[in-house]
Amino acid sequence: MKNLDAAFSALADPTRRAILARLALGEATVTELVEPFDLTQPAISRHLKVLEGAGLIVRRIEGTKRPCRLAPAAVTEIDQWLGMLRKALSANYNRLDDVLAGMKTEE
Amino acid sequence: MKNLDAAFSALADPTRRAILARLALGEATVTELVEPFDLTQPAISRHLKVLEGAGLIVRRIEGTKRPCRLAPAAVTEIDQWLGMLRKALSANYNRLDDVLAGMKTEE
DNA sequence: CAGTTATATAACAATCCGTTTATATAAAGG
DNA sequence: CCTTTATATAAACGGATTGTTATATAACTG
Repeated sequence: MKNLDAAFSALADPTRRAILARLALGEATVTELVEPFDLTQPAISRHLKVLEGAGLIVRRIEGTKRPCRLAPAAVTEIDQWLGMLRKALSANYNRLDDVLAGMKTEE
Repeated sequence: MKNLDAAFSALADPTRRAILARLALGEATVTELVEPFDLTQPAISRHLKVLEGAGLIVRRIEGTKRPCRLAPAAVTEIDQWLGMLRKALSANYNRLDDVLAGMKTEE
C-alpha cells in the first residue's frame, strides 16, 4: 500500500491540511494558496506536489496558472483503511458491552 | 490541531499501520508484536510509543508485560477532520452533476 | 538472592523533510 | 521581441525520524 504512505504523510503536515481546507472552499491557483501562509512560493509549490502525488488534489493548466482542486482518490483509500480500525474498535466496544452486560446479570 | 499531526504521521509509517492491523485482531504484548517484523525490539517499542502518543493505542501493565490494544481517540479525530474533505468533495460532485444536468437540458 | 524474561532508554549514524534563496521556464501583454 | 506574471526546480541547510547496538530497569522464578 504505497499510496497510503503518501496519503497519510501528506496529511501529517499542518500546512498541507490548511491548503486542503482552503481548497474545500473551491479551486485556487498557486499564488492564491501562497497568500494566506507565511511561506515562500517554492515551499507551497512543493507542498502542492506532495498533495498531488498523494492523490489528494488535481491540477488543470489554464494559461500560466495551475488551479488546484480537491480529488477524492486518496480520501477514499484512507477511509477504506480506517474502516478496518473502526470495525475492530466497535468490536472491542461490543465486547466491553458484553462484559458490562455480564456484570449486570451477575448482580 | 496538534493531535492530527501526531495521528496522521503515526499512520504514515507502514510498520505502524501493520502493528495496528495486528492489534485489530486483539491485544498483543510488545514481544508478540516484534515477531512478525524484521525489526529489533527497541524499534518496535519506539513505534508503539509513537502510536500511543498519537492516541491510536493504549497499554495496560500486567506484571512485566505491557499488552497494547487499539484506542478510538485518534480515529475519531481523524474521521472528524476528513469529514470536512468528504463534504467538500461531495459538494464538488454535486456541482458536476449540475453541470452535466445543464448539458443534458441544452441538448 | 541470582538468573531470566519483558520492556525501555541512550547514543549514534543514515536518511528524510521543510524551508530558503537563486534561478529556470513558459505563457501573456504590451 | 521584451517584460511581466505564474509557477517549477535546484542546491543547501537544519532538524526530525528510523534504524542499530548496548545497557538499564523491573518483575517473575527458582
